[in-house]
Amino acid sequence: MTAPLDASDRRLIEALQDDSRQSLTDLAARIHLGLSATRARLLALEERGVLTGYRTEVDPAALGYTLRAVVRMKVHGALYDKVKSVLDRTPQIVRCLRVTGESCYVLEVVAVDMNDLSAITSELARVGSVTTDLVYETLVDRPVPPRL
Amino acid sequence: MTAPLDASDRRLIEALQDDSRQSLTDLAARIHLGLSATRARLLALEERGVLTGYRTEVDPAALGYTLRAVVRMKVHGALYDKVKSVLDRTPQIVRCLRVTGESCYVLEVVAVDMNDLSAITSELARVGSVTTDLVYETLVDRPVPPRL
DNA sequence: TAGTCTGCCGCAGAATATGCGGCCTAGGTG
DNA sequence: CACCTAGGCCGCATATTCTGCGGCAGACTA
Repeated sequence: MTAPLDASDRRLIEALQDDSRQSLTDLAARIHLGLSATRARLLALEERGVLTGYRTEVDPAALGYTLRAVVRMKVHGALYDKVKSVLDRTPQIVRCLRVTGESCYVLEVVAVDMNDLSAITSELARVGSVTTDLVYETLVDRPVPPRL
Repeated sequence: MTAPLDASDRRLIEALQDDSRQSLTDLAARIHLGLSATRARLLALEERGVLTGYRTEVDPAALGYTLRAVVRMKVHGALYDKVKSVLDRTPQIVRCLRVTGESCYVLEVVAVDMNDLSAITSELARVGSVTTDLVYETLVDRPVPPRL
């Protein structure tokens, strides 16, 4: 937060969210700046921690994951280490948020079939009480919008 | 799904999930294949729809979003178009899943402050009954693991 | 054995990125 | 007002990377 983002920064971020693998040259064209200026801004945004990494979107179905589920989990505070341990050794847990309200944790899980899902939720049920909802479809999956 | 993924494909996917902006040359070194073979596999994975895009991770705090929330929403079926309309015009909704169970939709929202959050949830409340949980922290945010 | 297919390597030319010097402008100072 | 400085941009020369081939080796078939 050392300096506010200007319009060029925002355009750059949007361009990268759209396709993070495009060349610096293309990015430069897209934000109407020269190559050097574009690179300087990119490096600065990384340096300042605004850009934290570049990832690939994968189609889970192509990897054999036919199921996705949202799991809510209620845990007695003392078991936090156990929660952490399950999270660490279960790569099918792709997301876990600690939240206010009834359920202490909201997780998102991918699974190859019902057996797989059952195994994961059973493991989770050992550290808390669990509610599982299957995902029919993903309506929205957007990057954080760079407005301010 | 025309062909199963072999070990090199999986390594390539992992490498790209780790840093999608690295050069083909680096990727090739990492998966122990030549440049051309690496490129051919990358193009094939894109072609087959396994790799669906390349995105940038952004720190929401750096963009001024101090709050994140999980919102569950229960809707009467007939309002589906209205739901879609809200999703389309609210960029702060970064994720929306349609699920089984009590709540028809689970959404994830970013907001700059409580007023902002309030405005978004109010909008959502016009199409269904809404439960909002604030996010304390994100414990896990992983790519889908390329095992099968 | 010969034919064909698949997947890999390596190469040469084209495209991109890197590192630096220099220019311009805004803001501060005597 | 003239001068100075700092920040941000451009453009260039060199280094690195990508692209589009051709060719080779192993597996499978007839």
